[in-house]
Amino acid sequence: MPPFTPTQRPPSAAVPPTETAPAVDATFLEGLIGYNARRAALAVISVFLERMAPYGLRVVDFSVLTLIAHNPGVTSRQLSSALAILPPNLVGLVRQLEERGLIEKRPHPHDRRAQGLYLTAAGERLQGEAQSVVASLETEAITHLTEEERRTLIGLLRKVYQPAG
Amino acid sequence: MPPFTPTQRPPSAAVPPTETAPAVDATFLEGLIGYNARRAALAVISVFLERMAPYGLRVVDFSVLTLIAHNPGVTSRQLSSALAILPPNLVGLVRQLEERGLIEKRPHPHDRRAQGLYLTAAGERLQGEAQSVVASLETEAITHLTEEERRTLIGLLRKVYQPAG
DNA sequence: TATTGTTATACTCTATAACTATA
DNA sequence: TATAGTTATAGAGTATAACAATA
Repeated sequence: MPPFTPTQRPPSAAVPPTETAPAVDATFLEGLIGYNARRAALAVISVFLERMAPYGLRVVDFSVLTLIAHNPGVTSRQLSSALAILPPNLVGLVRQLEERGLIEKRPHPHDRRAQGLYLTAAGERLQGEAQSVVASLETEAITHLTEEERRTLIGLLRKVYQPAG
Repeated sequence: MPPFTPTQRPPSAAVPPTETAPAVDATFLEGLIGYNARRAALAVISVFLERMAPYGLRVVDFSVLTLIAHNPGVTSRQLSSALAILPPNLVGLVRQLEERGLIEKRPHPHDRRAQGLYLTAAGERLQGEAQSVVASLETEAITHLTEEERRTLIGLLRKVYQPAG
């Protein structure tokens, strides 16, 4: 399961809207699912970054906080496989959230190698607010779809990456 | 318009299938369009990279070759805005394709600053083969969707990133 | 012997600043 | 003054190897 995160910069200009040059024919690419899926993901994530800026959260940060919120005591190794982030790359991310006082590590009950991750009170507050904003974004600003279209879209996307499921 | 390209490595293990740790509850993330769009794009691109390996093409390379094929004489600046690749990052990419003998630069008819990009004979051969493979991938292996579902999916994705279009 | 978490490190991708030559 | 193409460079993101502690 991949991280919900391509380019994670604060909302910036990124390729300025140079509409000067005449548009090119991109018909073939526009007929590909991967191309459209990526563009849609980038569009959604762009709005996501704007709205999460006040909370100082990138997409990975939100994903990690949300998984911890819904899975108290989850280990770094579990986050790694759940978000397709390699363990070494999770170290700094977790440390930063810890230094911000949003999460804390506690000894794992059965395995002294592992550490359970938990939200602090501040972390729960922040994650809760962020999740509300994201939930409303999903229907409001980002997606110009009816609720039925939204469900259809998610179902079809799942079918693409989970042929069996 | 973004490049059709997240992680562009040759097909590698990427986060080994460590199914050891029990799965975590990712329900909330799984209900988000951006999350699912990204996963679908990654799944499609993963197969894409496998099939394009024989041609030595990454997704960006294919995108550039295809745009040049369908827009002979297109400029680097046009590719930049069409694929959301910043001009400096396009220089090396174009140079490599040129060194491989797949494309060539010719002086622009009206603007002596610009250069028109064209496929060579070898480039046309390669791009043609690659495009065929990609086209068949779209219906066969990757997408376990009916043709109607495929069209619905693309339509809904467009609606997400092109609210007006 | 295998796994958790970690350090160190390298490679790719993406971004900005600044230059040149033309417009 | 603005644009096309380029160089140099910095910063994210992602990858591998190897280690200590524990299983």
